Amino acid sequence: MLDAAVRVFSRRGYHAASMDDIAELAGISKPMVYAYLGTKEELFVACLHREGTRMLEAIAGAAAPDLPTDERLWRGLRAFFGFVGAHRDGWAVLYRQARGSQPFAGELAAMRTRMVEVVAGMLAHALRADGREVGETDLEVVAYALVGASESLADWLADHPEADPEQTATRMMSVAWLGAAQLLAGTTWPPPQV
Amino acid sequence: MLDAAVRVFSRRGYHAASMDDIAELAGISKPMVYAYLGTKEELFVACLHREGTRMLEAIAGAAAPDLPTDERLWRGLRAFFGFVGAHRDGWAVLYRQARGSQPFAGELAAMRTRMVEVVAGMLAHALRADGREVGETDLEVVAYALVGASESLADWLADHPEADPEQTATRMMSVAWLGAAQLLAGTTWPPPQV
DNA sequence: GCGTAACCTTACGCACGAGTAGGTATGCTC
DNA sequence: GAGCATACCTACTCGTGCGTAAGGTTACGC
Repeated sequence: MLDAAVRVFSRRGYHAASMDDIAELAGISKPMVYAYLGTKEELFVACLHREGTRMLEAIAGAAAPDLPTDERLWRGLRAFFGFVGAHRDGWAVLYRQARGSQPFAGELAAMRTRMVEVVAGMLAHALRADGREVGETDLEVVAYALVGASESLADWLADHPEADPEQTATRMMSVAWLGAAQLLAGTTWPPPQV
Repeated sequence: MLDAAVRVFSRRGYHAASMDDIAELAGISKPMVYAYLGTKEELFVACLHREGTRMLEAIAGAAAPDLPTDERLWRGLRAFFGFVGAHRDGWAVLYRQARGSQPFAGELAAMRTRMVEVVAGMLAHALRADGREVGETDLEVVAYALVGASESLADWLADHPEADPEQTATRMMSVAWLGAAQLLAGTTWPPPQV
């Protein structure tokens, strides 16, 4: 039921998607959509929530907190790209539509913030284990960069159906963990399972 | 004249912005907007073009092709974040509004592709100078990651008026060039001018 | 002083889409 | 089999906002 809404929203965008379109694709009539799911805005928020929750759970389930940092990063990335590869429509709704649309910016921003916090917390944990300290803002900004890079690659993945999510995760891990200089120097990041 | 349109589009979003709003802020009446700039869609594309051209020129002007790779990256990043810091409205229009809106996805995608190509070309050049070869897709994907990370930090910068573009560029350079592992190990990237 | 032309405004037509009122069929109770 | 409820659809109202047609104002030529 929500699946039809996600499909339509992902293809046409929030504003261009009409409730008639959604009702038609779902195989029911418009008043039914209103009866079951409320207004258009509530419907979109419901889509956002479902897809967002699924994604966060997929990632959180994969990256257990007691693993070493690089392993957590790798598993989180793999889960993330795996999700995007398997739910391209959901990703498009979550990321491409909700941006900028004022009513939903908050919803998305909150989710994004949670992801950034998780990444920042991971880095902070690794640093403290090492006995070092670093500015909170620095950590936050680095986490933003990592999340942004992942989102960008997710977009790339969504537009390239032939691409392999696993390999995309490997590439992201390489650039995030090693940095461009190391990559240019020939160092490669060894994935746990080749 | 276009400035008013950029302001309104950046604050209210493409769909929510009415031509009446734009005309009012510009201090003229609606038919004049149509006389000078055509339909709403053409107007938005015009905004997109102007801001996009300005940004690309700012970056291209800063990162001369004959510099070493790390210096080009650094100067390009500095120009990019400087632009975003100085034209936050323009950035919001370019990036936050155009995403997802089908009619303009092409315009933005083309610009983004150009930036990715520039970064990929830069990396390829450095690799060839080193006598090494690497898959074209790999380069493209790494470039996507770097561009995405920069965009994410640009968003962060746009939302934090107190933040310093220069310092943001430094942070981006650190994570892109050194990678998270190096950062955690305590290595820092030395900016040319402290 | 009067026509005229450039320029601008007010006020409207029109389409589109969100949300709803009223009507119809199907199954359940007595 | 009559009465009722549930589930659903067709057809409508209403607001909103793009794009434009008709009318006013100022400056200049004659």
